[in-house]
Amino acid sequence: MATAVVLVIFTVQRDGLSVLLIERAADPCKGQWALPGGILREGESLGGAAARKLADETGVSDVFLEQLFTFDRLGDGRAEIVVAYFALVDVARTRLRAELEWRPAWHSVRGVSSLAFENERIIEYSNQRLRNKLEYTNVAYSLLPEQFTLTELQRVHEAILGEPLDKRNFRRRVVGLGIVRETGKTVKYGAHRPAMLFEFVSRQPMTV
Amino acid sequence: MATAVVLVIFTVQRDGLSVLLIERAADPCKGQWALPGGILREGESLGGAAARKLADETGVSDVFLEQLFTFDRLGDGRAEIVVAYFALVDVARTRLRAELEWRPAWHSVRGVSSLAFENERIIEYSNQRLRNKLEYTNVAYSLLPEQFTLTELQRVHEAILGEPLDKRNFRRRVVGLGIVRETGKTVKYGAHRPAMLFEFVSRQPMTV
DNA sequence: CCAAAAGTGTTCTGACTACACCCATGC
DNA sequence: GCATGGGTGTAGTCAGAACACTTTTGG
Repeated sequence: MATAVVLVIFTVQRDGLSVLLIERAADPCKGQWALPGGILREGESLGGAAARKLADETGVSDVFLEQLFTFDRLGDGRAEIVVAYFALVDVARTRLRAELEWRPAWHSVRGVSSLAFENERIIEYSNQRLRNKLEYTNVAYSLLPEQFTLTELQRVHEAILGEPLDKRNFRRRVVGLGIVRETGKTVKYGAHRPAMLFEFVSRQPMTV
Repeated sequence: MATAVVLVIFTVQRDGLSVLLIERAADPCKGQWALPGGILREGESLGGAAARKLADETGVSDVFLEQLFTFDRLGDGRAEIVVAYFALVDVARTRLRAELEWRPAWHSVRGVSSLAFENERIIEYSNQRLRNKLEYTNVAYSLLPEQFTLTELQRVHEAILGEPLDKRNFRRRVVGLGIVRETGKTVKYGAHRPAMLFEFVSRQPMTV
């Protein structure tokens, strides 16, 4: 019996929130989809194991990664204690592993079901925490480049919340709460008026 | 190396929030105050271990008890993973253990310092979560009897938040949010006008 | 008659919602 | 000239904060 970590890795694709799942190559639950995870190595910290596993699966580090909850006995038989983490990554910067017996793949969050080990509940809980933190923190920082337009940020929020937002109210909130600020620079995308670039006030996870 | 639980057990005494600490009888940190905790037994669940430890220390069960956070390597040398829980108990119903080498005692939350194993940080975090949950849930249910007056509930809130509250605003909030409701009965305490008795809408932990 | 606690309403402010039009650009 | 997306202001509603007096009762 050992301790394990399990990861809920979210990304935003074509305006939809997706989560990374792997197809289990081994029993139990062989062939079913499940959240990626792994056993804690000797001398490794929890956060370290989560970050290592995240880098293994997606190739990224330095993104939003936070402890979610600790479960017992939903492991794969090898783990007694499972510490769940959730992360947000920019899909454009990830490189999924392409092993034959391990196929990781993005799955839309709406529509996951019949996963191994009650993993739906973990995803649902994680999604709720994400939605909550979106309202008052900078969690989205790891989904966007250094600078971005407000519209880009709004698309990300809409994808995560699953509902359209009002442009003016959105701007007031994220600027008013001090989540983002204007950079003074503008950018032009194709046939449009130049748009103001914004940046996150901090690219570190906010401590509430 | 094993998994352990550690407990932040709060109570309210004379209008102050207190936490239960034990004086360590064994190295490391012998003689220092620390949060009570224990090693997970074979086949025991996390929540089960927390509830057992809580009953060991205070004699109570069926109170608010919730998982807080999971730490690594702040154990006492025997534990690698430490899952922290926090609880709220009615001091009037507790019976502390009175062992020579183990003296548990209530300590006012304002004024704890130099505890073993960074335990202050756990207490601080726990206190913050408690204050947050107080605003929109029924966490206080395990500090009060079945029925109580609004003033009694308000005293509890004030003790936990550490600041006085307005009577009228307080009533509007707890009634308006559906945390408590009138029972229709009244009670008289000494030389006072009879007071309406209230009860919690539910005495189970609210799931947000 | 005095001390102690219970009960009750109104006003102000700040946050959030809903909502519609004009502007700059590239084609 | 038109399609695309960027940018902006106002009115309404609701929750929370501040605030003072009257009532009942026991001693």
